[in-house]
Amino acid sequence: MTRLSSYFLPTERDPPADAEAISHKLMVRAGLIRQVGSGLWSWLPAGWRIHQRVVQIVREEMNAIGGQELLMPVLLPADPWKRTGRYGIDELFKLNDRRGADMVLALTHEEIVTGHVAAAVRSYRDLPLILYHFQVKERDEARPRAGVLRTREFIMKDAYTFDRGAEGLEAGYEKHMRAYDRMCDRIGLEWYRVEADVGVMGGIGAHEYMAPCAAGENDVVLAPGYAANVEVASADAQAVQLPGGSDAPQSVPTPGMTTIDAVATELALPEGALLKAFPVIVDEDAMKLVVVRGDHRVNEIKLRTALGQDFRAARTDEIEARLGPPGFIGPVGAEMPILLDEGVAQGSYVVGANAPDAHLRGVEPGRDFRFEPVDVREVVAGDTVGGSAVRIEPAIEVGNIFKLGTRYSDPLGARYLDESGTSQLIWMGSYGFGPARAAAAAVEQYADEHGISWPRSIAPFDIEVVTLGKEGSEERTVADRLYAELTDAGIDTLYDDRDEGPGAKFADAELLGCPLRVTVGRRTLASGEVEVQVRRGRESRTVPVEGAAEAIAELWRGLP
RNA sequence: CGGGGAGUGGCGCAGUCUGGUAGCGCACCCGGCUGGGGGCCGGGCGGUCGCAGGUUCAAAUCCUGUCUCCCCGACCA
Repeated sequence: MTRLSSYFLPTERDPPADAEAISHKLMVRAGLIRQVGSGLWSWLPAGWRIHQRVVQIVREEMNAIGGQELLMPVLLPADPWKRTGRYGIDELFKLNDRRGADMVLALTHEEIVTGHVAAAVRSYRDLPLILYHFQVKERDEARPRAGVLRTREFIMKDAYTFDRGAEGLEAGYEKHMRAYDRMCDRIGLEWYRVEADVGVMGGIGAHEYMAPCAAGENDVVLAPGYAANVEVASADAQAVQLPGGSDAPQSVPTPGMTTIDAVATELALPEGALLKAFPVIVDEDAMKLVVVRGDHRVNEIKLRTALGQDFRAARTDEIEARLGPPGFIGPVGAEMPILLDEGVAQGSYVVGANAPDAHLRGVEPGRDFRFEPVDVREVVAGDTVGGSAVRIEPAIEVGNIFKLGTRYSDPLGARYLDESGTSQLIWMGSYGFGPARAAAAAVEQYADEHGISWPRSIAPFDIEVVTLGKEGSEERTVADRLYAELTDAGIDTLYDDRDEGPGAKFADAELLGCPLRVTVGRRTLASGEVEVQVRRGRESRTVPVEGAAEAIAELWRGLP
């Protein structure tokens, strides 16, 4: 029984003053969530129903691939985190219990689940395993933002696979990929599965599930048959008009011109006819020179992957000591490894001369400097993949799947005995999904100027019945009966029985965004009908009062 | 972490520059009208002006400190 007159659904006419994202504004206005602190949110009853519906879909798909649901604590002893090297992570909340023991709040549960498996699994016969739970995650985010899109505390479904080796992991990974495809479809999101960065913690493969929308924090690169996070995306660069070559580099004066723009303008060349040099330091003090086309940008994540290690940008004093004045540096004559981005085609370029106020023109990679080819530039819209131009759009990461390998089983000693009696490391994968983000993404993707428009599968209620009559009126009687019949038919129905004007009721119904709104009012009742509005598109029709519940339920079943 | 902004009733805001009885709209409560797109009239309730200290006869307003929140960027195993 959900009657709006006694339901805790505090709707607001105005969004919070400082809200920017659509989902932030609408979820607050619709009475789904309320803020407690920075990155801390309560889910009010209607909002929690949405969250629970997403959770149930995810649970069903996890169970369908043989996942076994369990529950692990949020408050954890610090020791396993010290063993895996994650105790130093800035986002990790650290605390002490009354005896002074180091404790942490879980960011995820690799350490704990691996500990359980390490303690219990002995034989290859005990594997594979898929374990998962829905549990609160705590992360001391540098900058929470946009309602429930990025919070410090949130519920995540995290699953872990335990296998005998790489092949088993591959199989578990494939299962999750199919399960994730299905759950995203069932939730009703527009989504992409994209190739993802594996991060510095190591890993051997990862995908992210991305829901495109304006409030997204990630950029995805898309072309027919291709989807990747811009952090790892590769594409063919757009061609640039290069000047004719020459036998040898020639110095040209460029006084005070320390930017690509200034030099290109001075020489009347496109920025892409220049090469940009980016000196980096690895292993404390070894300098390498990364070179990309003048109109391209170095993507630091791709560069880290290409280097196979962490790096930092060189300081000014290091650049001056080993190359030349910043703004005039280049690869010619540089006594250090040179990494040349593949976006630089054969041809003749302008580079810094490693001397004050001068550049060199007519420089040809290979002839005038030796290099190692790398792919480190950030893809931009219009680059091509397989001949098709890519587009780049913002997206929310709602899930990720990750091949961990032995990253955790090794430090935590999760081993088994194989058929030959040899001790082997267990191979692991981890698989996250954020129901709150999925809900927010759905809001972002389907909202219109009137409010939210939920996909049928995760709406807080299937149908909202609005009666325009006062207590004791015929409208009220018919609506009461319809409400009961819909509920009996298994439809989750919200009944707006408040003594409000029609405008307020319609506005609130469209703000909340249930897929169907049924209006029982004098106007249609006169001809023995009630009005049914499909929220998405806001088209209305009427159905006879006689048999209305079944007709409405049928209409509902056909909605997206 | 760098930059910018904001804390005044449940929500949205004015008042601060130039110190002098804390206001407006919405919401809420009471009465009445209205009844298909946030309707109308009348009457009400509700605020230690984020917190602490200081200046002053007097502080939302000036000064110092502090806390919190938001936005942009960096970061986000």
